[in-house]
Amino acid sequence: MKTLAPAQPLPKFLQISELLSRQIRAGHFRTGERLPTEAELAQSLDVAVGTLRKALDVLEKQQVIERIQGSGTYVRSGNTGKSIYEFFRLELHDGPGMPSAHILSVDKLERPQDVPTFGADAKPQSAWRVRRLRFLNQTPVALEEIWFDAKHTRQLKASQLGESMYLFYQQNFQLWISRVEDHIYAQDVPTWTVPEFGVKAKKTTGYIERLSWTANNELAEFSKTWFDAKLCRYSSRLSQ
Amino acid sequence: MKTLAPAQPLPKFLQISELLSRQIRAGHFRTGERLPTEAELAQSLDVAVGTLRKALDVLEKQQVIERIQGSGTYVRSGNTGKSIYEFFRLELHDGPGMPSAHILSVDKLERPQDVPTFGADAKPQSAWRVRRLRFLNQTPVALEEIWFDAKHTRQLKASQLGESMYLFYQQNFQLWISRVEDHIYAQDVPTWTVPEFGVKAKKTTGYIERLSWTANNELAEFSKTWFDAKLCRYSSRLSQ
DNA sequence: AGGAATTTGTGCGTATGTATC
DNA sequence: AGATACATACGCACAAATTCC
Repeated sequence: MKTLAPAQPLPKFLQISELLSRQIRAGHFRTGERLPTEAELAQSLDVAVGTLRKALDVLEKQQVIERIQGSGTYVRSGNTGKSIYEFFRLELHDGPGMPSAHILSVDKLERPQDVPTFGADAKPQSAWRVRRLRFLNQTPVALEEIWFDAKHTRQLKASQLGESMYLFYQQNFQLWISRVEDHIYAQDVPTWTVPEFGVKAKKTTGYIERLSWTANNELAEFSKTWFDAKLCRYSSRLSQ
Repeated sequence: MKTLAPAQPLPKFLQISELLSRQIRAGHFRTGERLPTEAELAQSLDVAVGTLRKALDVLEKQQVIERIQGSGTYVRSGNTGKSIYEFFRLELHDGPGMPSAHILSVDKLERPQDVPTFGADAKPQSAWRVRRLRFLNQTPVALEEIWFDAKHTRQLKASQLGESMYLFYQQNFQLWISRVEDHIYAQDVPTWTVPEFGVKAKKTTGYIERLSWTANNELAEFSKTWFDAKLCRYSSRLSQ
């Protein structure tokens, strides 16, 4: 068993590339449109030009943008870049925002009946349950409960998880989520609240159940998300 | 017709990556071996660390090396990185060296009988002939005569050609040489010499005829190379 | 076990070159 | 020809991971 990577906030250049990626996918910048200049972007995002250029390098390699010397940086058509937040479909009402996460708890439990079986075997399984508070631009917008097969690791602590579960799976379990299926309902937060962040059950809560598969059609993750519909909404355009 | 890109010496970070690539392919660094540290490499190659890291970025993307934070930079097995000088098989007797080129002449001529036909049609063609003096580590080691179909461009001046013909083809003709066939003989330089560089016909001259194909099996280039066997040799290991 | 040294990763700022408009 | 914008290059500081003692 490979040792688990410790917690790591995303490096700034990846935060920037993800933010821009989400903004592009959300339509803030349209196909063919020229982005602000590197100097402007760097200043408005409060990073050095070199850091911004590293972020643009990522997007260029993902064929999300095209850079033309002397002219500008342009949005390419058919954006299918593999972003870490490719499947994160909550957005603020005034724009996509930048996702982040705060881990509330990590527990190994017997898989409850409402959590589907992972992989092929249908027998009872133990599974990891990770509860997180999700933010968009520092605003708490959702509560999340994530389940995945306990077979992947014997130990797991909150300190080992980073900002992105999908990135964590990739780096530690060598599995990459390539397809998800969402079911959205209206439902209150059932029992748990996070007073420290001013989060509690609200009548305006939306509820998402998600099944996440790997490329070989193995169900790798099951999650429930309760989001505050006053603050954000579910938008499928973010992962077209 | 797209306008031809002007001459451009290879950017320093590409020079470095090519040099290291050649050294690795030549066996100067073996599989699994750790390269000198970034600081050492940068100092010995007389570039800034940032520039060296950009070169290593290229090799890492080509899967030629693997970098492990805190440990070092290691040569990966099965090096098949697509290097600009992937098919440049001359090396100094004491190591691969870094290739460069000096253009002697550029002419559009009727294709001579000893130059094979390009593409499918067997009729007489006009073709570009580029003569170059080739260097390894600033030492003139070979004379080169390159022929390619004149259909690709109406005009061509020496100032538009850079250090690498293959890179030039790629950037201007959208064609990439993916396969070559070499025939090597012992033969004197026939008529032309370059006194300004102290190059002249020598009894020790080796002679190479090369056919270069694209991925769709179209003959794209024919070249003759006379090299000074006292200074360098032909080595197939450089492109395994 | 743990701390120091080593080595790569991230980030900043600046200067200069080169292509485009 | 001048202004704009991306590309290259340099150098530095600190963080994070590894290695070694």
